Amino acid sequence: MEESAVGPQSPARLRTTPTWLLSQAAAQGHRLVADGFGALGVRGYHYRLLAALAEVGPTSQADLGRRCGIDRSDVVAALNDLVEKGLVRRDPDPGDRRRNVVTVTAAGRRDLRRLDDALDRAQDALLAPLSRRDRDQLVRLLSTLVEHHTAD
Amino acid sequence: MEESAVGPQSPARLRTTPTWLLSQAAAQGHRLVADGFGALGVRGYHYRLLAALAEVGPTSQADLGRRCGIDRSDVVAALNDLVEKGLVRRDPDPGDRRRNVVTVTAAGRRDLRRLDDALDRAQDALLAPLSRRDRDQLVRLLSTLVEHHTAD
DNA sequence: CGTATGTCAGTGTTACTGAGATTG
DNA sequence: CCAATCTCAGTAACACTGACATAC
Repeated sequence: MEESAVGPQSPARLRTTPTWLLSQAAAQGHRLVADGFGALGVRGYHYRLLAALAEVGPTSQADLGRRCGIDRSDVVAALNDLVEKGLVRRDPDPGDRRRNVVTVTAAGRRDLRRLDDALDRAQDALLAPLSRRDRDQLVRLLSTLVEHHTAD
Repeated sequence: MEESAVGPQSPARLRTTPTWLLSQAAAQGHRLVADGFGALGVRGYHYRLLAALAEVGPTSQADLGRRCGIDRSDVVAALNDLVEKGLVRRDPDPGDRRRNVVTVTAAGRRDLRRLDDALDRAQDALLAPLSRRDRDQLVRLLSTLVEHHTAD
């Protein structure tokens, strides 16, 4: 009557369901990334914003939200954290007084380098069971999906 | 000075980062599934539990949690909902008084069929941009990942 | 005694909704 | 007038933690 301790065996229905597999794989990725980011007290939203800012330079909050796939209201909260930690600056835009101009600070750039390292390690840990070719395949397939569904 | 309305262009760093792509694709999948499930007032946790129960028959809450990748405490809450809706029954296990035996009802089986249909439609919508071959590839790669990381 | 189970209360992250005030 | 921006308050889903009482 005792259950075998063979480990978790998900229902057959789910084992081949893409949305289920995606959510499980994404959850595992999130765990690994959070482990790497946790030491710096940073979440995924913070990293996305820092990475976008470092790449495109100072820009508005609305633009950041669009680039990072983060809702405007969530951008506000995440930027509050980053400003408080001195990783970005938020100044009113003189050319459009509705907007703020957000800028990465030197400290932000320094933390971003560390976060990039942590992120790289998380990718390796996640993709450990896949060959180089399979990793490229996976990125290609996921990119196709994401692009298709963000094409609005 | 106006930003181009070309649409969201994620940072280059993120566009090829598996964990980012996974989270975006999973989020899209979740939106599609939630749309299909919403009409029946059911969430992902509820479906997982119903599907596992219909497949393995009556079993304990702890076993359900392991099979579905849901924490014990969350199983309790989700089963409360299902019991209240009459989709499952929860009886004390006479053979092990620590346990409950959870059973799907006829209504639960009926709803599960509808949920399966909704789920199928969500998969098709999500995978629309991929060929049959690419879909199989994706499932294979994701399965490898998930299996590897649940092997504990 | 240690372990498994069910339950409860609480937290964190991501994602979303609706509203308001300001400015273009 | 309409549209965009920033902000705030609140919600939902998923995932996780710690604790407790009970039973094996």
